[in-house]
Amino acid sequence: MEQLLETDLNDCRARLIQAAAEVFVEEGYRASVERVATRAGVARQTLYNHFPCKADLFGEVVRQATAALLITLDANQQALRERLLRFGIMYRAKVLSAEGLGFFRTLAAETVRFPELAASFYRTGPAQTAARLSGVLKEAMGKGELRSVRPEFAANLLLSMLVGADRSHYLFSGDPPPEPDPGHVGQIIDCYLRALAPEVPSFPTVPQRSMP
Amino acid sequence: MEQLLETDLNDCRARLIQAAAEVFVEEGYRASVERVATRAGVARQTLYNHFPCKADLFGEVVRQATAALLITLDANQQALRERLLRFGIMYRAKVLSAEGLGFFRTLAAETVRFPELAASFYRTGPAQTAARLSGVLKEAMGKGELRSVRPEFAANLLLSMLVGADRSHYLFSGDPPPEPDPGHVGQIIDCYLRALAPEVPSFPTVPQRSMP
DNA sequence: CCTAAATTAGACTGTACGGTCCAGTCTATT
DNA sequence: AATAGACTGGACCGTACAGTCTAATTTAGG
Repeated sequence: MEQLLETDLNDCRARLIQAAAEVFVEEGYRASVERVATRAGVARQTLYNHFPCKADLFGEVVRQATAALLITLDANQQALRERLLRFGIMYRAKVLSAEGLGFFRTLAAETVRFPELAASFYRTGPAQTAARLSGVLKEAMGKGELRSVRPEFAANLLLSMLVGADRSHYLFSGDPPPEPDPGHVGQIIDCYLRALAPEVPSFPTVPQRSMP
Repeated sequence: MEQLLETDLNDCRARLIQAAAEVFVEEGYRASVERVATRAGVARQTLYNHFPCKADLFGEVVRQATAALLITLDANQQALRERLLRFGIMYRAKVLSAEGLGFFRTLAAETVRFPELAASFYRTGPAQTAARLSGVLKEAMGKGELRSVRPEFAANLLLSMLVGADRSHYLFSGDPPPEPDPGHVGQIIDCYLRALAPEVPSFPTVPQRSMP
């Protein structure tokens, strides 16, 4: 009753990946191939026509999810606080969504079985995000908007502050994922900006071009 | 060759729990009962003499691990920074240890199968730690050592800053768990104290006893 | 309309596992 | 010596699942 028209030529390979993503995120890799096929509205054999084995299907799911996870840090037209705020809101929303949490759960559990897959996810997902953020922060340091510290440390710190303990909370407590709360993110960003405020805040913050 | 003397009357129930903890933390709940028994140096039937089923053994493991996870926030003789530093070092060490990460992985994966167990772990473990920390911070706010904000927010923030992104890093990247690094924790604590510095830092910070 | 490819249902294989059963051994207490 | 309790090893059962095979059916294209 759901997809009769919109599916049409919709390659059932795509349908399979979509279904697998849902099932794996909900139940973990232990979910049976049968369930995936059923969810995709397809016979089990058809699944094996498209993927050589369960593990490969899982790999495809992880690869697609990784790509979808990246967050754009939009152009630096805006003030730093604005920019970080926008980023923080999106980041928190993705990470603390039901899918974000489920994906985290599932992949974390399979780190032992698929170490290379997990590592590749980390490199092209979270590490990538951190790297981009590092760039932005480094720039801000150059302009004297932020204290000069190791940009990686600064990026790590912000990412930690944005989700850290809340992820554990929603992973374990059973509480439903939170509604996005821009005010809360704003509070965090303000704390962050104070934590990394330039050392001499009362003077006009001129970018120091001493010692080249 | 290992335990011949020291075991003696060592109830094999304890050995089983110990073995189960190791195996589950390494391989997740999917590890077979057989493996647990073997690791404990005991027949499978013996395991079932002590525990009615696998799930109950797992529950016992989680309960014991939860208790071992709690961190003491020692008495408030010391300066706030010192106190938070000591706490931070211990907290980071526990959470980012091989066992801490493995336990997190395993339990997170089983949230679906054992929701009540996960929730109870969260309440008596992390939530408990956060609550104690809240108390300490609230006190510090009373003394004017910290900006007055919701103590739960403040506790959350510190816990997040201490491990946040690093947990993901060591969960996924495959890098071995980090050596404890007090200097790094110190940097984090300093950031934290700046983030929550009282609003008027240049004046002698007398506890305001205005508006009762 | 016909053909070739894709899909389907279902039976089947092999394996892994949780849990039970049992017959026998070992140890300690009485 | 007798008894009771815990432990052992191994056989065994039922189930769930990944993956294969096959024969029938559908679908699309010329």
